[in-house]
Amino acid sequence: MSLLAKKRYASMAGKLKMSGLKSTPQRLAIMRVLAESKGHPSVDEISRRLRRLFPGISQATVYRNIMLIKSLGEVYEIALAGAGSRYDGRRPYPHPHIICLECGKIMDPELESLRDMTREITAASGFEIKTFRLDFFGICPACRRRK
Amino acid sequence: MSLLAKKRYASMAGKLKMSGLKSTPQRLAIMRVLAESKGHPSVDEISRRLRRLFPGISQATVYRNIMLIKSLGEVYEIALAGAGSRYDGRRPYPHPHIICLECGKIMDPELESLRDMTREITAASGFEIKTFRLDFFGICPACRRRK
DNA sequence: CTAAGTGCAAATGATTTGCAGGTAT
DNA sequence: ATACCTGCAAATCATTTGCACTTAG
Repeated sequence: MSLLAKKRYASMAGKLKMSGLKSTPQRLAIMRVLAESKGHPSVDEISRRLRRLFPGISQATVYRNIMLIKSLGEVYEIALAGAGSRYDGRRPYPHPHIICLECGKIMDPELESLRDMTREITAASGFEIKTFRLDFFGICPACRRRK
Repeated sequence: MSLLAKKRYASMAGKLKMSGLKSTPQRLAIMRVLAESKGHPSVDEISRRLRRLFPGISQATVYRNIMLIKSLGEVYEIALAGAGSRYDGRRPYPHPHIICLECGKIMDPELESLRDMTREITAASGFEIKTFRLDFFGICPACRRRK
């Protein structure tokens, strides 16, 4: 387990303890998978990994716990239209994505201009901005080459 | 019907004719509703309005036609997580939204900085950007006052 | 005439929930 | 001991699809 994964797992398990809820083996295993996953896994992918250690784990348990972990602020959910949601346990805060329309790969770009944009929108709308969702869709370099 | 609504409807009906597909009464009625709706109606809201004129219209027909109109590039779909999609027939191209977390209102802000951001992300990622999705979530002025 | 379109009902697929046992604290 | 959890299966909910029947062109 990488250092980052360890830190993320510790943060998740710590918040869980703080919350007074139970640290069941399944729950901790789900946290471990989220902390270790580098991509943006779906519930199905998460379940598949979990079944190595918990052959009988239920999708319902996975869903319930991801919801819980989300409410602890320890995973970020990328709700995709049509397809199921994807999860990011390494960056549990809102951040932009670029999604390849060919191969479905999701990447996390750095985006300086986001701060300015939030400022601009606050000024223009009078809203108190709480969070955002920003996804770009396009063709990734690998798929462009392939065509 | 406002001037804008007329123009939007004419554009939709025109593209339909061009496509060689049939101009059925239901299909034209769906276009009319989309062209006239000022907010961001759901399929349910659209169906409800349609039933005034077509008491027997099927949800399936509404879905199929909205999909078709979308493929003509004449509606923009706002796929909301959890809830059903909302549609915008007046601005049928991608544009940012601000969504109030209290009352659910959806607004369409102007956002100068979006162009810069697309440029920045193209440079940083090597992707060929086709489209985007940008939503801010917060509390609107009316709801802020109310608290 | 005949390809397209419609309404209906059944199918889908992701997610949620009710319930009858388990188990962490 | 007991409130919380789990697994299972059934229930949801938005959306899609199969089919027999219409209808626009």
